[in-house]
Amino acid sequence: MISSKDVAKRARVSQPTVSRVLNNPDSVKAETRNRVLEAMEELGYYPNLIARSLVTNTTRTIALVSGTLKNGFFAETTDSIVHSAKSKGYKTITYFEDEDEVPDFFDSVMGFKVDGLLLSLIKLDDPVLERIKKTKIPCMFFNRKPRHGGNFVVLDNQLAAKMLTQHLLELGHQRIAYISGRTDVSTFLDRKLGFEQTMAEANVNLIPEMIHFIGTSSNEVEEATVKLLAMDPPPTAIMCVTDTIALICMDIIMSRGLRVPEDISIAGFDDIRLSSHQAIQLTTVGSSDMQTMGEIAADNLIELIELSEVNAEPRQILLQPVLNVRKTTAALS
Amino acid sequence: MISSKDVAKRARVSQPTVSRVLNNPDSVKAETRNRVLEAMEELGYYPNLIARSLVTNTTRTIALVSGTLKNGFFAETTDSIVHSAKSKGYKTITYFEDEDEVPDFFDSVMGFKVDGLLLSLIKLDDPVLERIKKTKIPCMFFNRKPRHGGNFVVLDNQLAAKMLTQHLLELGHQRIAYISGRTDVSTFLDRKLGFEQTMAEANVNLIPEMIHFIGTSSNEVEEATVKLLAMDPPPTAIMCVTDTIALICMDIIMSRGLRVPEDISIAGFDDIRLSSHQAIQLTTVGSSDMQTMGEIAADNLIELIELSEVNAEPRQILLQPVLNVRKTTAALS
DNA sequence: TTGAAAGCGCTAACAA
DNA sequence: TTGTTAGCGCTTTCAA
Repeated sequence: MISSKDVAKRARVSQPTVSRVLNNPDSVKAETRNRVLEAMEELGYYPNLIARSLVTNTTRTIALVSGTLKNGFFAETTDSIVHSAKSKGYKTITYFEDEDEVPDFFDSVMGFKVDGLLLSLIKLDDPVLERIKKTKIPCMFFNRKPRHGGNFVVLDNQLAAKMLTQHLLELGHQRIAYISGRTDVSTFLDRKLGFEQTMAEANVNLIPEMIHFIGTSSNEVEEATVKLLAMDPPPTAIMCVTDTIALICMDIIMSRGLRVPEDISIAGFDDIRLSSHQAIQLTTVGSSDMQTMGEIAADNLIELIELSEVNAEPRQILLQPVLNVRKTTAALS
Repeated sequence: MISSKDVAKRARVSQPTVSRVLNNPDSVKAETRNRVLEAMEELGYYPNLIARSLVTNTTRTIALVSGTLKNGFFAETTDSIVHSAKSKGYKTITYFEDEDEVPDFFDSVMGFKVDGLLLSLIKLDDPVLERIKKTKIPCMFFNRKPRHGGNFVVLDNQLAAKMLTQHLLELGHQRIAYISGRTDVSTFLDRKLGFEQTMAEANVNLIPEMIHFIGTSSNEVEEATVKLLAMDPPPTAIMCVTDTIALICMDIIMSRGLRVPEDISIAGFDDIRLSSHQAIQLTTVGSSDMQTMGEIAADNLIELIELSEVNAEPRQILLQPVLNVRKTTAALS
């Protein structure tokens, strides 16, 4: 392997001078600098970032702990996060954990001395939160937030759920089913609160058998959907707590020969790109900034890293929801 | 930061003994070992992987250079790659480059001393290929391959294109349009060859204005589709070189009030998960192993890393295509 | 503007 | 079974 020592020898300078050319070129006389640069070129030298990190205690790397890419939402956020990070000179180490896996990114993250942590997959009272806090590594949550404190960017989920529920109520739906992930997660809890509150305000009774809090795997969604369809009478509308769930739900309904929205209305959350496809046209509530939630998260994290104000105000960003009424919801005839 | 020195002091042993407990526990007397483990626990010690890497010259990290996650295909492969790698104890650094960007992962990869390289985004005669070869870093290509040599896993693209073209011909289509990425990429070149050859064998003339080789951004796909629809007469079928392109194409066609497949048939390649959705039902040719292409790539790369047979046979894996006839293609009436 | 020397936290060789 | 010593390739003082 070519090291700075080799370059130094060839350029007839000391090894630290090579380092200076890299990190503080102005402190080296132009003539010397050119000789060093030439030597680097000739030898095909690449500075060893590992060695540099050991000294500087920074890696210019962030760790992204995201939900699975099977969920289009996380594909979109991951894409924008990796891009944003890269444009600011940071590499991204990615972990895509399944919901109910115990996330074991921690040791790896700790040992690797990443400069920052971008987390989606946390529960409201996740035990990992305490461990993270102890590390003092700058950390930003996106899409989900811890019960108390933290830096985060999330949709105003309670309001979003209100808007969507209101929409269904206005269409005349009363037998509204609800398929959600478990409410030990802020996103799902807040959406549930918004839903329940709006239903209560409208004096519409919830039908307990129509409310499902399940894992987000397609199997579990399928199971819940099948149960709903088997009810007599079945729901006239199903509110799904993410677009990805809504799509699975829709798939199953259609595969049984039922029509959306003629036989049953479907609505989702997040407004992922796919939802606006002509063949899908899913009614959903997202944010005009949803595409850029990842970007916001990454940008803020990197600011936190570089400012390193220990006692800075927590960054808590709430995105405004936007209701997109498309073709999977219809008035009750 | 807690270092092995601190642990050593607390456990009243020398620092290398701490290291031994980590790397070769059997070589340490049980009693001593326990004392060390206890000290680690009490201090909340995590070994510094950066320092370890500097010595061992391995990082247990692979770099994944993938196409954008906007393409569902890459979302699926990325998911399986990151999972496979993790299950074998490797971290993944991800780069999602856009097609026509000059990929600048190279410096970062070189400096970081990743143990292996998983590449999708390469052209047939990509100049980066030579640079990679020089580094001696184990490398595996997936989905695309270089013109000569290399380790790769790809679909048998030429055969896949034949099967799909044959399908359209059997339905009676003759005015078949073709939307493809540029053919400086093996995947697109091979699919083109299969298409052209099958058309020639069937004595069906290609209509040059119906053949588009463009970038894969949705803008360019839109532009090409619009041009096709404006033709008189328009094509009766459009073959798109990826499912992602087919979906964009379908979106535009439908947004103009045309019906798929009644007015125009659409077919794609890859069989991404979305294609089998009831609301989409895209006819496409993929592989039963397409979901696991990423897995195959990751597993083989890690074998290459760990065997480190310098002169091993190149691993060149061709996946068998499977035609999935769904509902976006129909017989010409 | 440059060089000499020290040290980041670890592993690896050797000696005891 | 354990300790001593050296060194991975850098950056960072401090002197010259």
